[in-house]
Amino acid sequence: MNRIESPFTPETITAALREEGLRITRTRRGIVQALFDSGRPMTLQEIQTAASAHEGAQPDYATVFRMILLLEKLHLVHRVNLQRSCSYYEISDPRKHYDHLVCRGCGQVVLIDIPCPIGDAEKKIAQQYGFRNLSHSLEFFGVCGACP
Amino acid sequence: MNRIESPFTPETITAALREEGLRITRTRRGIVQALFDSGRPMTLQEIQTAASAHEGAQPDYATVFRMILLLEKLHLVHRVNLQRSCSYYEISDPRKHYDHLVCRGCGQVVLIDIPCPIGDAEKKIAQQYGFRNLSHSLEFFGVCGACP
DNA sequence: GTAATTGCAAATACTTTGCCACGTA
DNA sequence: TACGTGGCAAAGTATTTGCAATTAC
Repeated sequence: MNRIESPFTPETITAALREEGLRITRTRRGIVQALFDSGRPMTLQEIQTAASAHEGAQPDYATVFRMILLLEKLHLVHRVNLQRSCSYYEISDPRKHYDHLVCRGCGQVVLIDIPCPIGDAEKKIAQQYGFRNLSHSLEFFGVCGACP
Repeated sequence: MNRIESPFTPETITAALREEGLRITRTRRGIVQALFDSGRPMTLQEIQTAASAHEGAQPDYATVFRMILLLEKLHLVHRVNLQRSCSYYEISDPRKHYDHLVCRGCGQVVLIDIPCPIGDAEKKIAQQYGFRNLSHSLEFFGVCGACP
């Protein structure tokens, strides 16, 4: 291997957009920056609020919605299932793996950074059920040390 | 061990309701039967429609909603995350484990019956992050043999 | 200048609640 | 009979779309 691993930054996103012939706007930079800053799954509302911190005016909710849709399509953002009433989104480095641990008490979300326990189970399942291109969504729920 | 494993049937549900001092109605029987018949996660609408096949008149959507809420509270039904715009529910035998495989093409949902690959990862995570009472939600997504 | 992007507002979809009539125990 | 349950209708919340004004390139 030994290839150079370029870091995954806001610039990675803007570069990807440019490659698609899309435009880089003040609003889009704000949204992307908000996602990187937080480092945890966010609702569209949270993204909207946080984006304004960077680029002045708060973007419209519909704009955030469409931007996230776009980033999802490009696999630069993915949805996280937190079993809540609305969707959460998070930056998605295609080379990384994202599993979460959620506290049922305070709601805090921790990104788990141990090696994913699914790895080859995925291969077995693909074989056994005749599926291909497998991916998965894995979330743990529990009660954190600070909660009763 | 060697204890007798009673089967998990519609009667298991009605018995549980009775124990809670709740009433067994024609509508409730229809809903429970619909869940057992389908054997896969269903939307509230699907449950509503299917329930009418058993007990004549189609129950009200709100009634289905409240019944599912009730069964969820009693841990006899659980929600499944299929990454769609509405919730799916499925019968939940407390002694069984439910992981799913979803086709990104046709949407079919397969219940995976291999031993759950998470088992002790859960214990490690609990220890490492100081969480307790861990549970998890695991769904696989892929393309089935019949889809392009 | 041209076409992509944005904000605004309205439409849609799904979920949830209130209330009174009804049916089970 | 008494109280849990069901149907109806409306409210609540999140998501999605249409369109004209704006802005990046």
